Order: sequence, then C-alpha cells, then structure tokens
Amino acid sequence: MDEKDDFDVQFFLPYLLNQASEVASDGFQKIYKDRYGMLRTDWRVLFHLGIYGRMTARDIGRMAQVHKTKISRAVARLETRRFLLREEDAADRRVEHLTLTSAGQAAYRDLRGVARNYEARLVAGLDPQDVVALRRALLHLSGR
Amino acid sequence: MDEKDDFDVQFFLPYLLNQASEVASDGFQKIYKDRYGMLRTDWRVLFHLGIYGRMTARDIGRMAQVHKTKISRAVARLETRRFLLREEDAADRRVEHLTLTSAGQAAYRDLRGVARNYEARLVAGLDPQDVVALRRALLHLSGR
DNA sequence: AGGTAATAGTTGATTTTGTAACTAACAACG
DNA sequence: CGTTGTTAGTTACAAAATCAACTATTACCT
Repeated sequence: MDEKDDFDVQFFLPYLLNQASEVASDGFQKIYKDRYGMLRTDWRVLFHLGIYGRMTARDIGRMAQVHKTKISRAVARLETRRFLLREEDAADRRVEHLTLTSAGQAAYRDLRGVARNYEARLVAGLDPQDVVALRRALLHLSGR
Repeated sequence: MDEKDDFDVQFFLPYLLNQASEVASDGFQKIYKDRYGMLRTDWRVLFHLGIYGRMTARDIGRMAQVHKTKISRAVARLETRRFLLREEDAADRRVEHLTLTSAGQAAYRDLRGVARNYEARLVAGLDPQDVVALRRALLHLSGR
C-alpha cells in the first residue's frame, strides 16, 4: 500500500492489549453473566466489597478506575438483587457505605473460585517468566 | 471478609489486562476521534485496508476478530466520509472488496505515524525485555 | 434441476455506555 | 453566618454495542 510500510496492526500494543483483554474477559464474563446476570462493573463492585469489605462507591470507583455513573448503576443492580446493602454515613450524609449481604458474599466466594481456576487456565500455556513480566508490564501501563 | 482470602482483584489477569488495555486505547482514541471522528472499529478497518490493501469485510472481521455488524457499520461510516470504496466481486455478488480512497490513505498514513509515536511513548517506561515478553504473552492469550 | 444449508452483509430492536446536567450535602473563606 | 466552590451520588438523553432476524446470493447434495 505504501513505500515503507513496516507497520503491522497485529503488533500494535493497544490493539494487542485489547485483543488479549477481550479474549481473557469473555470466558469469565460468560460465567458471571450466566450464573448471576451480572455485567462487568457488577462483578468488579462485588469483588471489591468481597475483598476489602465495607467501601463507598467513590472508593470503589477510584480503586477500579471506573466512572461514578457506572458504579452507581452497578450498585443499583446489585442492591436490587439483594447482593449488597447501603448504609448512610453518620457524619457525612452524602456518603453511602456499601457492604455485601450474605447472598452477596456467597456469590463473591463462588466467583472468586471461578476466577482462580480461570486465571490458572489462562496462564497455563505461558512461560512463567513471561507471566511475571506480563503482570509487571500491565501494572505499569495501567499506571501504578 | 473471609477466612483464607488471599485473592486480589488488582492482580487478576482479566482485570489487569482490561485496565492496561483501556489506558492504552484511550490516548490513541482521543487522537483518531478528534482528528477524524472515528470510532475504534473505524480505525481498525482503516488500518487493515491501509496495511494489507484490498480486503473484504469478512476478512477484516476474521483478522481483527470483530463481529460482522461492527465491521458493516464501520465500513458504512468510512464510506460516508469518503475514506473507502466498495467494489462488488465479479464472481460472487455477495462479496464486496474494499479499498481506501486517497483521502483514506492519507488518514491512514497520518494515523500510522501517530500510532508509532504513541506506542513508543507507551513502552518508554518499560524494561525492553518485558516488552518482548508482553507481546509474546498477549499474542498467545489472544489465541495466535 | 430442486430443495436445503451456508455465507456475506445489512437492518432493527434492545441493552449498555458515555456525557452532561442535576440534587443534596459539606467545606472554606470572607 | 452567607456566598462560592467541591464532592457523592443519581438521572436524563444521546451515542454505541449487542443480538436476532432479515435479504440476497452461492454451495451442496440427491
């Protein structure tokens, strides 16, 4: 197409990252969607509360780098399905503390197990050293 | 939250991949969106045609692992903006061959330059060996 | 040939996301 | 106090992604 066209999309990092990300997400998505009707942000909120305990929507958004409207909607969905409870802060009435109900905790534990297995399968075909490098690189790219 | 909770979302591979992918995509997206009003699938189609020359929608979809409805709509948008032309196949009238117009080629060359620089900036902070491992791992994860 | 299945691509309805504007509450500073 | 600015979270509307159904054409099979 062009004189010196040594460029290949297939190796362009944002493209590659997106491909790998989608493949990796899809297998896991199928499970939390089929089993609990959750969307991506839903399981993220669930996992944050499952792992770190009581948190506010704001803190989850900061930690997961997700916009507050997405969090707001995910929280609403999880609340409807009785996976979490809101309690308003005593000192600052803008703030809501979120905690998992026992149903939420059960779902979390179930999906955590799935996640562990799923990740094990994902890295199974990779050189362990590459996995270390991969995580390090991804952490750096996502800005930590 | 739980007895043996050694799980951390922040290191869960699909999560990490998605974080890095979004960060990496966003910087590039800003440019092709501002400059040409393109969406993600649009630039992918543009790049495939720019790099590999004449292709059908089907082949682009296969190569980029993108669903045909997305491709169809991206092609329609690019056609409207006079970035590509369709010609029907002589032997099989279902098939359309797509090629870039000169405007399309100009946009491609422009964005290819941007992509090169952008990627250089992305990997600048990384250990070169990690970049090699990263690409290898991503290729493997995305199934090649 | 004639019927059935498969393929390329488009369209429409529904769901989800993105963006901006909004409410309600607190903070800071005169 | 009081006005101005910030913050937590929600809502409304537009843009985009998803999924199923559709048209048109070709391939297969007997």
